[in-house]
Amino acid sequence: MPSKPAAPITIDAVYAAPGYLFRRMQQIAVAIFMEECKAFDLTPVQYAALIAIHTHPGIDATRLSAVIAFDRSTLGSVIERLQAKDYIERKPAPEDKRIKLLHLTKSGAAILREIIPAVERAQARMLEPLKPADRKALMGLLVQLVDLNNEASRVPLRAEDALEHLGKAK
Amino acid sequence: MPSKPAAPITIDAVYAAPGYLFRRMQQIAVAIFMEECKAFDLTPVQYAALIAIHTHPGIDATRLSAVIAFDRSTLGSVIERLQAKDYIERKPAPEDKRIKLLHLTKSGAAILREIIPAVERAQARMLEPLKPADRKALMGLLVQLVDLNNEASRVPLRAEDALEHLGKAK
DNA sequence: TGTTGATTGACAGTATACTGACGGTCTAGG
DNA sequence: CCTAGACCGTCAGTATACTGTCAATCAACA
Repeated sequence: MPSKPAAPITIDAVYAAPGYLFRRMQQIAVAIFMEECKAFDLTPVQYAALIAIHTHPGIDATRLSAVIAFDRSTLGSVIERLQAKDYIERKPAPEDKRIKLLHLTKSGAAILREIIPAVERAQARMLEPLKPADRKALMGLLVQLVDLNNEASRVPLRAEDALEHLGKAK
Repeated sequence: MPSKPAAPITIDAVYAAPGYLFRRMQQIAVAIFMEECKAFDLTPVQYAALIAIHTHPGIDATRLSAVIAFDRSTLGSVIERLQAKDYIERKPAPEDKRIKLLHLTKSGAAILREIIPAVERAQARMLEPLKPADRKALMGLLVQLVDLNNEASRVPLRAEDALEHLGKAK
């Protein structure tokens, strides 16, 4: 069987490509998030970091990067900015001089409570154009795909890593 | 009817949020693209720009940004890098001194032909973990969603803008 | 115990992205 | 014809991301 003839090289092929659609959808998602949350001066990434620190108080930067699938290099500056806004604090760990433990400040916990409704509005708006059944279908497929492709990215998600820092305390 | 009680604030809510999944999927898509195309020293964005210029020779930067839904500010440096690699050239338009027209060079056309198979492998790999029927379903939903949310991003896609630069020549 | 190897946070360098602004240029209305 | 507004490319500033490297530190094994 002869293989299919090479498709003509045009921009239309790009419009239908998964990679293009993922990039485009991410642009849109960030734009909607920023619009709904513009009163709070928090980016999506900073929000995720705050939530993760709230869920795992005393986590260190490397484990945090695994828990939200961030690049460790990038996370450094994210943490700096959150610290500059007085939403988190870093304390050196007594038993390991390399590590700095992350905790929310009172301001951080407060901003988190306040921003939640805006974030939920944003998340809802991203899917709003679809019919409810389609929203579920899309989310289901995406969860699968992200999970099955986890190892393909530089920073695979390792949600269970967050528990390690508690391991010794137990 | 009382509204649902506020969900506890944890990182698990983030894992299921559309915005998080889109960001994660984009990370994965870029990683796969770069891996398949590492022999070519082209990023996904640069590839899309090359394809668009190939499809619309003599397009200017502003219209190019509309055609691939890029930010105009960002596009400047992308064009510079493509020019530095000798894949495109910029020529001032005779009838409008503001505009610089973009064309592929021979190297640019050549690299485009060569990279296509790698790009197609990358696009296929992104969806590979899903069953074929699910791939179709996901792409269908994504195309819809991106289209319906087009105006939500700073740079909506305006594919038809590309035709304008031909309008006067006709 | 002493050194190798791994880990942690930090940094430099490159590439997208978005906001906002600016001078040069064109165009349409008065 | 001439000026107000639109448009073009560009730039400065901020924020993600990834690659690769480094010194300090820790852990584990010989």
